[in-house]
Amino acid sequence: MGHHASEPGGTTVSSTTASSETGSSETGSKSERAYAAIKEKILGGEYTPGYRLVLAKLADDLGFSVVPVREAIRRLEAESFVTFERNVGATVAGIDPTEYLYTMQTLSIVEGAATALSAPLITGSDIARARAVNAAMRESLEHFDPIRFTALNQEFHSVLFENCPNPHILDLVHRGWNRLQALRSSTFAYVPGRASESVAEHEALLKLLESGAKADDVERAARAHRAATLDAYLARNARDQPVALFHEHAPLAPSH
Amino acid sequence: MGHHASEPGGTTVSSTTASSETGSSETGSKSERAYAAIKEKILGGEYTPGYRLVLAKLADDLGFSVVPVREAIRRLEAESFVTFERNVGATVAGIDPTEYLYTMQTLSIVEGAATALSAPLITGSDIARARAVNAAMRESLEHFDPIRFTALNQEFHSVLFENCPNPHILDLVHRGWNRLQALRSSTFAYVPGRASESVAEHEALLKLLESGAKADDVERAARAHRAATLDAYLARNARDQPVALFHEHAPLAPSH
DNA sequence: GCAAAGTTGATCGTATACGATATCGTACTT
DNA sequence: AAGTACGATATCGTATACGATCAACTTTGC
Repeated sequence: MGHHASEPGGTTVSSTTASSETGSSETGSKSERAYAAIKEKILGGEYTPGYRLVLAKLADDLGFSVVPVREAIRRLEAESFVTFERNVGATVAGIDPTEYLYTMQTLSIVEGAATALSAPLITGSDIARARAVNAAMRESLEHFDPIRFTALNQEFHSVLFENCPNPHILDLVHRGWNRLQALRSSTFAYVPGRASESVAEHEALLKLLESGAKADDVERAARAHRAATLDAYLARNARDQPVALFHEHAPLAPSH
Repeated sequence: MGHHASEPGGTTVSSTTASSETGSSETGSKSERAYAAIKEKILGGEYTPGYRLVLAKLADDLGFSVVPVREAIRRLEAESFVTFERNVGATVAGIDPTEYLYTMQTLSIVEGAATALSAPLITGSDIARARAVNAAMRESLEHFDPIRFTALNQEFHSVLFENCPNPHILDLVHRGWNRLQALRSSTFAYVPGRASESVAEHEALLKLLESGAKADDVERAARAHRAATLDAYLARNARDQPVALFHEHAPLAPSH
């Protein structure tokens, strides 16, 4: 599936149109292509966190001058894919493990909201599609492939929130997923035990949607679902993590 | 008060540190200064929505070349302060009235969450400060000055959400407020009747916080507070607005 | 032998220059 | 008279060039 690439030419809203291709083809300005290319390499794991992005080298590899590359870096910076230090340069971000926590928590909130807003617009065929994806996930539990499972997981959730009528919120959700993708810990490889629970919760979510549940309840459920994954991660890596920062993981989760 | 200027040198997270100065002084690179200067003029209303931002002219006014200005524009674009079209140029964003709706709705969600997460960390003196600000708001109801009232309003809410331990969420809140500030409809001038209600709700919010309410309830209240402002706006300008897009304004508002 | 200052190399920041593209006005055609 | 084609102008996009800054290394003085 596409990467939900952020498009610069977007309308008034910050974009992230689902313009599919982050492909390096010959679309748009060099500035854009540089952006797409670098981003792809980050998401693809070719540039791992901490990797030093030298303007001249990037420009050289891509075959054009540094100016477009600089602009690309600026954008990546604004989307926090890279860190930038004056007169020093850019490095791939996402080293910090707490990043994962922050991102997941943020995503739990915005995705919950997006799903709730999207709910009334979800059609029967959407549900069917989601259910099919979830079935594929269930199957893949046998010969567990974390990468594939994670990809399917994203596809499943996309169906649920993609109808969100508020483009801002949708954009935030896309950014969140993007960020996770670059964070390698996002993989279910890090919380294997969570996979089957996840599938079960997905079905519950679908039932909830089919029943025409109130937006309120949908939001709670969606948020809780993600918060549960976060909790699973925390339980597994429970050590010196600054968990203390989080007095409540999901303030709106079923509060029992 | 500061503008919550976005700092580029920010850590892994997308920044928007409260680095005070959006000042045009001689801080940082020209790229930064250009960013700050242009942003200030947009927020200050000097560049109104639709205004065409010509690179050469901006560079000329600022006294340096177009390259840093281009980068500044890129950043402003990423934060959706300006729209950009290839080979055409940049214009100040925010013309679309639905933008206001989207922004307010998004803010209701992220600010609600931020306030809830912030709640356990709010000290007695914070509350006192917020109450003082609210008192000032109450007074200013007499000789109603929408600008001042709006500024105080922001200050009030800042106290409540600024302790949010998740920098991502905090950043989203800042962006939301920033965006509103550039949207001129953000002023209470557009919903004068709402002002006194707002003050009352503020006091209720403070009482809730003092009582050590559950995060869940705090989030509801904060979100509902903002949603109410949005509703007031909609009620006032209820016409051909695409209100239909919003099947629920605030899915998590007190549902009884 | 160690610390502080000087030096070198790599990389970034900005300016200038030129080619590419879109928009607008004008002239020509039907 | 209306529409289309063409050309001029404004503006953007990218390349190249050079000065500025930081980091690491070497040298010098104690």
